[in-house]
Amino acid sequence: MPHTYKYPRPALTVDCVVFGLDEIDLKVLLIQRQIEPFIHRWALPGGFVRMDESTDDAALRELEEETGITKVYLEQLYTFSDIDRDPRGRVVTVAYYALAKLSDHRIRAATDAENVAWFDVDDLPQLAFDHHKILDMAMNRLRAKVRYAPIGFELLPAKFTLSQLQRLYEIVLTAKLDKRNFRKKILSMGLLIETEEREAGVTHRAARLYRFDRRKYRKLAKQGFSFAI
Amino acid sequence: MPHTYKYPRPALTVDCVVFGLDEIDLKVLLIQRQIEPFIHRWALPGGFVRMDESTDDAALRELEEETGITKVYLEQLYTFSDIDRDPRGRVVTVAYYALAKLSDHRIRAATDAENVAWFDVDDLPQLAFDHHKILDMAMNRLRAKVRYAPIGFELLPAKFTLSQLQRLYEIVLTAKLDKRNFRKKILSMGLLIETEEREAGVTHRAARLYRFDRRKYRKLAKQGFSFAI
DNA sequence: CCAAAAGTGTTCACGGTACACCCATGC
DNA sequence: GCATGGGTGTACCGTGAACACTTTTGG
Repeated sequence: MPHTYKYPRPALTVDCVVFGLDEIDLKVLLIQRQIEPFIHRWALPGGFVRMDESTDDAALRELEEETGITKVYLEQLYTFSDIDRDPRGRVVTVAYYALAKLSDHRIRAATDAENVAWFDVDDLPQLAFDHHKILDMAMNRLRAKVRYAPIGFELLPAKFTLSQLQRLYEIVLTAKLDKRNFRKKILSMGLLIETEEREAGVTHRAARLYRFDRRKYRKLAKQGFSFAI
Repeated sequence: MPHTYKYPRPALTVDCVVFGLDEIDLKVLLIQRQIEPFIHRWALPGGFVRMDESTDDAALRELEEETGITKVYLEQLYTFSDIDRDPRGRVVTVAYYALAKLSDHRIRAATDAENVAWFDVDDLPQLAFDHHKILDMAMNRLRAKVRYAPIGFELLPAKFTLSQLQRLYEIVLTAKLDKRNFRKKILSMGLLIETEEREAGVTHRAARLYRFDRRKYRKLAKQGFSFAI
């Protein structure tokens, strides 16, 4: 079923940088390609945009198809359009980044990806296409945005300890934070709901669990409040 | 000269939100369409991306062709891909925003635009396509970014007075700023070079002219300094 | 000499930062 | 009882905010 146009058109794809957090470092989800070009190379999940879907929808669809991941925080990152970024010809890609709760997601390989895995962002394999450049920009965006928007919570389970939250910031910002000051600051925003629960299965004093108060954040944000770490 | 592909492809365009500043308000450059769809409606300058150019290049080319503007600060804004955003069919657009020095630019109408004009951002005509949405996002981006990056200078002549600079921030942020505090803050960054010149042609005491020290800013930025108003 | 904008210092409140010890729990 | 992280308070400093008058120049 060929499609013919008066003027040539670039192909349009989406690519997703999916971040996840474990106890010690920041991870990215990659798939191993089983088709040319770059066969067997690791790459960002992504694929062609269909005519009946927005690029947002395409990103969500590809994520689910290739990795099984659904319900993540997803945000458009940047559009990459260098004319030689794909050896197959002219392909423009709209890149997204996503924040996933690692615990939630049993990832799976699927369709045209022969393998899916989480990689430490500081220990990445060679990547296909210009995916290193995309990943780089995603890292910078995450690092910048985590400081002025409450997106870090998207990487944690719904209930978390203050130490987990602090560790998150330390990992993403690659900086050590003072425990007392961190707690003072984050609690003083009034955006954390103290639950009656404690963490389980630890060999020392169990920490209190908190939840992020989205509703309250939205209300405050409307009034000009701005989140900052 | 038809072009045939195995799968259908969206058309790809660029659109530019060009900001300019006069003494009293923030302006946007619009063109009046002389072709369908939305014939005679005002719209953002833009057009189709060619196969041998990146979207950045396309944006610069369209700006020059349609408005005569060259050498502006240009930055990618966002990619808009709603499936019904263009009545002609599936068209995805990569939007840019640009900051122009009003004084520099004798704008001109050209090729497929019958008219080009600057509009006060608070007094816009109806726009074609989803251009209101694009403009809205551009305004928000400008307002946010002007506070943490020295992009305001792109809207001023190379030499400017501190009052001009302050007026710029007051206009973009729609907020009144304290003169003494503003001067203290901006001068304390050490990024302004004091020239020996004064503004000319005023009916009162002439203000000193300053230049922005790009070189020094880049150096400081590398060392982690961050600009903030 | 008058109008118009340029230019200039000080005080105060608050938030950021630095810093060290006791507490609860599981083994 | 000991190891492990949980949890807490205070002092200091620097930055942001509020605020008003004198100076210069052209007409």
